[in-house]
Parts: sequence; structure tokens; C-alpha cells
Amino acid sequence: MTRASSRRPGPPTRTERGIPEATVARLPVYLRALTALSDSGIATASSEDLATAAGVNSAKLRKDLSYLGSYGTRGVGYDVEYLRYQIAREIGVTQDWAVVIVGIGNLGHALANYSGFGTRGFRIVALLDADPNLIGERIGDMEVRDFAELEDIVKADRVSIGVITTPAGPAQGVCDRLVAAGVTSILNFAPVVLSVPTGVDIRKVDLSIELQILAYHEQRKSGEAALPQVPELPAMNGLTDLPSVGGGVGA
Amino acid sequence: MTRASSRRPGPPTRTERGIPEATVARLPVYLRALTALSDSGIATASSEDLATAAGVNSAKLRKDLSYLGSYGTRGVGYDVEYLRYQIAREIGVTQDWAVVIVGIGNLGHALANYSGFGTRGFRIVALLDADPNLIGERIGDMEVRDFAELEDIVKADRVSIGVITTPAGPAQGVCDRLVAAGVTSILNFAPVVLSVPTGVDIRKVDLSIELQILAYHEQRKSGEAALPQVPELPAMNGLTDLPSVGGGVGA
DNA sequence: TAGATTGTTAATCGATTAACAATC
DNA sequence: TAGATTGTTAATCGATTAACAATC
Repeated sequence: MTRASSRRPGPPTRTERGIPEATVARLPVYLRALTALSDSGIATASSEDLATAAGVNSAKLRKDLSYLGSYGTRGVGYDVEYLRYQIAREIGVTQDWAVVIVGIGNLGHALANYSGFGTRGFRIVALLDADPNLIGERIGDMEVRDFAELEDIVKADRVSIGVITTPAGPAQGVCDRLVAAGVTSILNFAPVVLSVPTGVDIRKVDLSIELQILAYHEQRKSGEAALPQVPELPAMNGLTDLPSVGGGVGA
Repeated sequence: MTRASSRRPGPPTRTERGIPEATVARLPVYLRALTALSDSGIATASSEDLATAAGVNSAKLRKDLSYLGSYGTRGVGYDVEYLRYQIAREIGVTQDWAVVIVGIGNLGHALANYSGFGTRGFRIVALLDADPNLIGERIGDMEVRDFAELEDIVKADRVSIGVITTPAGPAQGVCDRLVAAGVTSILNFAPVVLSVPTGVDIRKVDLSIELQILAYHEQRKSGEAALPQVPELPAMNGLTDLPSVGGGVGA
């Protein structure tokens, strides 16, 4: 990766590089912790309180917050509401981002019903699938629409975020269509590595990878009690790669 | 975190520290890439081929593989099947790990139906919920069972991995029960920070955090086209934290 | 042998952490 | 003022990368 031209040594500075990636990934965690504290009626919290609520140590939390500015008061702590707003603003979730979900299989259904999406910051504007059997189905207060409508919807609703919940097979094709339509951020649940042009951000959620990481550590936990089982039945699980989650887009 | 006593400088060595975390997290990606190559009938692949398939650069891939041993042939590359087996063995997915899913709401349903779980390495042995309306429901070839049976199931099936797909509220309680029952690895989908004793591994999958990370970068992409929308409708999305995914365990 | 590619080294980069001066 | 807590510094740690000697 090429870096910006002249960098002096030392930690990244905000104006040059923005906020470090590791910090960006924790800001939503802090936001949630602050919301929980706020809901508990707590108006002020120290970095120690906040760190506990977020599951990190306080040095890291203070360092992270220092990239945003100086929003605390020495000797006192942080005003919960104020800091919450500042973090929400920094992340960019003080307004709503329009989201489309492509691939309305099991997982797509679950996400469509997921009230957490509707939480401040995101708004599902369309559920899309290419399977005629699914088009028209009602899910909550939405209806599954034809994937062919993608371009119109992205344009009409200024969609910048797409969620892919198709099987692995059609995922790259769907991704290409999303990008061509103008979507510049993608959250991919399909078990496949997608390639996107520069300027498009992509993140991946992969259940079986998470489980395999756990399995690695599990295997290393001493011996006896935690050993995996040899299947008693003739294995009905193939040696093939992860098959489909989600619906029939393009399949 | 305390470290092992006497460490000389230099990269971590395998016998002292096992494989670096960043490498462990990529091994499942390599495994999937190898499976895809194998399915395409490719018998040998260079680090460059493999790296492309896995979405990393070849230097990183070779460095990662070097922690496992020397499984390649200079001038030739890697035998796809052989390397695949070695990685599967290192991760610990040459045998099946028994998994329970707790909380059979939308997401729990989706995971229960998710054929990817059945893929080599994991076997769902129970779907659990505390909601009497859900207990007894059939999902695929399984039936939802009472969460009260947890301890018996963990013991009988030597379950070491638990997946939590309950709402945030009951998640810590469920987690405590899992740990008390002997589960030592947990994959948490509930939007809450869980605390577990030392020796228990926990990983978290959080949809709204992933979206917020995308939103941050989206916000920073120049101006115009990608600006979020101000909702036209009176916002039906509260300012509260992420509400529930999943079923009614303990709620 | 000549060409190709691995496995490893060493430099660089980015993230974490403890400690503490600044300051409420 | 005395106690508390932030914001920042500097040291350490871990991860990435380019380069290349080893070797097929």
C-alpha cells in the first residue's frame, strides 16, 4: 500500500491520516456503551467506567478518544450525552444511511427483520432478490423487490451501503452490480472473497471463520475435556467449501 | 496481559507462543481458498496464486504458512490437497466440534438452517430457547429444546462451543450458564459486551458495528454523491441501543 | 544449468500500554 | 488546596512488507 508522501515519525496525526483503523473499529463499541450508560441514567463517566462498559482498558480508551478531540474534563470524566453525540457525529450516524439488502434467504430474512438495523444510523430502503418466488413477499413492513430494480433504487434513495446475503456463487456478480450502480460500501456475508475497485470499502462477516478461530484455540486448551468428537454417523458434511446462505439472486 | 517470562527480541516463535493471532484469523481464509482451488481441479498453487484467491499479498501468506512448517516446494509451489489438510489439522477442524445455538429468534433460525455450519468442522447438536412457544418447533432435521436441558446436552455431547443469538438482555445470563455447564468457547451475536472467566474464549459478531465502520469511511469519501440522507419521515428509529435479535431465552 | 518460487530476515509500520504532567 | 482524572508521551509490542538467499 502506498502511503502519503512525507511522514515524519511518530503516531498518526488526525489531519494527515484520519483516525487509526483500530480506533475506528472501537468507536461504535464506545457509542453503544455510552448509550447503555445513558439509558441507566448516568450523566458522567470516567474513562475507567467507560472502558469497563466497553470491555477495553482505560488507557486505550483515552488514547482513542484523544483522536476525536478533548471532550473530557480532568478530575471529572466525560459527559455521557455530549461524548455520545461527538462519537456519533465522528462515525457519521447522526443522520441515516440508506441500505439495500441483496439475497433474501434465511440470513437476508433475519437481517430484514432485525430491528437493530433500524436503530439510528441506518435505514433499509429495499430488500432485493432475483428469485421470482421471493419477489413480492412481505417481510415486516417491506416487500421483496426485483434485483433488476437495483439501479433505480440506488439512484432514487441515494443508497451508498449494500449488504450481500446471497450464496457464494452469485456474490461477485451482485457486488459488481452494486458498485456499478454507485454503492461505495459493502457488507458481505457470502463466504467468498469479493474484489472491488479502489474507493469502494468492503467488510466481511463470516460465521464459519469465526467458529474456526474459536476451534483453533479450543484445540490448544490442554487435553481431555475439550477434545472434538469424531462423528458417530457417516459424515453428512462434505469436504466442500461453505455452501449457500441466503436466497437465489442470480443463481 | 502478562507475557511468558523470558522473551528474547524478534518475532514470536511457534513453540513459545503458538501462531500469532493475526495469522490464526487468516488460516480459515486460506483453507477456504484451497478448497475452492481444489474444487476447480487445481493440484498445485504458488503463494501468489493462493494469496490472490485469499485476498492477501503473497509475502504475508508465505510468512503465515511458515508458522505451520515448510509445506511448499521451492520453484514449484504448494500441493493444494496436502496444504489444505495441514491447515485443517492446525486449526483443528479435521474432526467435528459440537455446537449449541441458544436463542432461536430470526437469527438463530437462520443459523440453524445454515448449511455452512454443517460443513466440515462443526456439528450443531442442539437448538435451545427458554420460550415455551418455540420449544418443540422443528427446524430442518432438528427440534428446538428447552434451555433448561443445557447442562445435560453439554455433558452428553461434549459441547465446547456455544453460539448466543439471544437479545442483549439475557445474553450475559446465558453466557454464564454456558460457562458453568463447561462450554469454553463462545460466539456472541448479541449486541452486548459479555464477560467470561479466564480460559474461556469469546468472539463477537456485530452487524451494526460493521455498518458503522463502513459509515465512518463513507462519510469521509469526498462530498456530494455519498452524503447520508436526513430521514423524510418522522424517525421511527429510536436513539436507544441496538434492540434484540433472536428469541426469548430468559427474557 | 536456468528459471521459478519458497522460507526467512530485517526494516518498517501501526497498535497497545504504563506512566505522569497538566489541570479540573 | 488536595484529590481525581484527563490527555499525551514514550516505550514496547505485534504485524506487515520487501527483499533475497536457499533450493527445487
